[in-house]
Amino acid sequence: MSREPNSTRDRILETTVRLLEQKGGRGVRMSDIATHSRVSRQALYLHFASRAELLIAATRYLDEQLDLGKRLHGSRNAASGVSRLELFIQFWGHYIPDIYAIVKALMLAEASDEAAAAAWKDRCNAVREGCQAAIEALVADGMLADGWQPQQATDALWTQLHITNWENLTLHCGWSTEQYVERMTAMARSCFVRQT
Amino acid sequence: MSREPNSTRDRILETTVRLLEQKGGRGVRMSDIATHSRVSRQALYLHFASRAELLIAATRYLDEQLDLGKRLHGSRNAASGVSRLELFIQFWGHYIPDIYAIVKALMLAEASDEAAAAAWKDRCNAVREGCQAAIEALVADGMLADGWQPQQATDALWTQLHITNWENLTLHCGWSTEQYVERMTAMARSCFVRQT
DNA sequence: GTGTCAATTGACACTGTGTAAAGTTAATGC
DNA sequence: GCATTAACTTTACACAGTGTCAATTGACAC
Repeated sequence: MSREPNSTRDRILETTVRLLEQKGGRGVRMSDIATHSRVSRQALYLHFASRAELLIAATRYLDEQLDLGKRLHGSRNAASGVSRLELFIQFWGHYIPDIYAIVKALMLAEASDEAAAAAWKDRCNAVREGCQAAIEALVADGMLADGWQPQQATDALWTQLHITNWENLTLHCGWSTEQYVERMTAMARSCFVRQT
Repeated sequence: MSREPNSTRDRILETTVRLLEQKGGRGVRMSDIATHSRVSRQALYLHFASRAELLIAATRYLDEQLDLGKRLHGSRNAASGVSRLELFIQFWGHYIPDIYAIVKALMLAEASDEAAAAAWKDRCNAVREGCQAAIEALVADGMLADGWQPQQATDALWTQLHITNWENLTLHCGWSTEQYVERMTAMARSCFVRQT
């Protein structure tokens, strides 16, 4: 899995992630990344076409480091629709804190950068697929609450789990990760699971 | 209420709002606003200290134009906690589309601008107060669902009603304003109102 | 007239991204 | 030993968009 920072490229990616985490995803310039990677600013452009490309590569790099696939395993193999929903929220609630800084940088870049916007949209759509799978597992069990079409329930769950909401609840309102997971799970159950 | 654009200042504000609405809150430069106000770019700085100041003034201007206070009247005078919650969501769901573009510009400016960030935070806190009042009206009726403290319920409702969620559900998922209001109301009821 | 207020004109500073060109260093091949 | 190549450095510059500064104009007031 190429864990050692064998190449300059990897060193840059590592520095990028570290710097973004230190600064909460804000105000990290190309020149900062270059300096801390002990490389000239221009060298960055030998490895990445633009700031957006670098950010995108950094998110991928981090996903690998954090073993995204493995972390998703639990929810994918859930025994019931309800537990799939719960396990997905649990996975996600614990994953966000690890990726927040770098993803925040991507969100901020979205404002001014075409490529970053596309990458960000992509990432969001990946989360949407997780939500869709969870809702469809509910449907399969006949446990989707009345009044919801699968698609609209997916829209709603996906929106609820959006990173900006996590940001608001934890960073602004002071919820802990555990509280976030617990309360989001409770809300999702209230909204989407048929009450027996 | 000084409805006529008596001054250059008002003309600038009007142009700002119009331009932002046309462009969805994105990519409107000071020079664009100046040109369309038929004024020099530098004249803008005679009336507003910075881009952020101009955006902030524009949101206030728009709130006045839209008679924010009057629109809030219904929910403030609701007969019960549940209806207060419902009327607040209804008000908000119909208000967002009118302010979205300009508020989006403020959100985007937040990324790079200290003053815009503060103004944006302020605005969000105003919405929070509305949410808090609705939750407290529920509490007063003994109708807040089990498992919630008023403060955490306020956090959750406030987050749910955040503009980025409206953006996601309407602009990306294609929900209509009516659908947004109806479904958000249903979700809020599921989550926060004690089931009888 | 004189003062002053609103606005204009043109020039310029600053920040950060991205580009371009020429030079250095070290490893590889023959 | 020598040429080639790749990775990287240094220096310089272009470009956008915001914000600043100074000198000027026109209109109105007293």
